[in-house]
Amino acid sequence: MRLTLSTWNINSVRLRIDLVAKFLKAQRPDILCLQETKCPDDAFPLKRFKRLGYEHIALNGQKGYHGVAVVSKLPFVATDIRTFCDIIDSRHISVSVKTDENAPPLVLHNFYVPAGGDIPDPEVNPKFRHKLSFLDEMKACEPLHPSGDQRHILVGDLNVAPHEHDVWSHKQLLKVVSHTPVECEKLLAVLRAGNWVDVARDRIPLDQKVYTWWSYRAADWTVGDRGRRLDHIWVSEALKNRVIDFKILRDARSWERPSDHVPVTMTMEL
DNA sequence: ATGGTAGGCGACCTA
Repeated sequence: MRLTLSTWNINSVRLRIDLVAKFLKAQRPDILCLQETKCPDDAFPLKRFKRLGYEHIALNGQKGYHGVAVVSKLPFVATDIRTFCDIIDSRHISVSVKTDENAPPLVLHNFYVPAGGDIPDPEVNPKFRHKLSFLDEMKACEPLHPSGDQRHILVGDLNVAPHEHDVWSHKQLLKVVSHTPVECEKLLAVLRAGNWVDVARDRIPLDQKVYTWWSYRAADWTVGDRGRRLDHIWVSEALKNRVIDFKILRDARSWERPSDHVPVTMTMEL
């Protein structure tokens, strides 16, 4: 079977529900992972998703900030929520999806890693300290260490652009939170600890620029193309050779009242 | 070198 999966930091699912509908109608992914839904679970626009054919929905939302969700055409056989750094703040949800009778379910983790504030010094900035601790906990988290034959996927807004060409200017962003050496190294340590494959970088050479986010703080986001690759799709070794397509929907940054992040989509032949 | 925008919520917080 063919399975298409998207991840998108939507920056308020209620405000942008029409953009989500537009995306789902055009791309029809089987599963969409959202971050920054900014929506308590009892206010999530369930009916709209169900009408669009996404009847299976797993939520971890809270009032005002953060929030993750998975909406799916395929049913879940399990869902789970983990907390990190002893803070209950809606940054993770995982679901298991049955794809066929004979194989064990696919396990999918959806993350919203702390952005980390402005000052890249854990001593003076508690938000950056939180981000680094969060990444350390992800590295040590046993469920994020799939064994060789397990079919696991990790997606989300990881808020780190780890490689030189994951940002518009490596040199100018070395002291900017999202691309400092300490957090890049910690994110790559999470990747290595779980033996994950970074799908974007498995398919696009390291010397090519790749972005999924462009700041709102520019009159015109296209000027100078000052983007960063903050949104990621990782797969376990068992799925690496199943990936048949990978796309970043850059156009979505030009839609009316856009999110500052664009959808990232992977297709697999299972 | 600096400040720029956006969203939620109800006075500033987060990104």
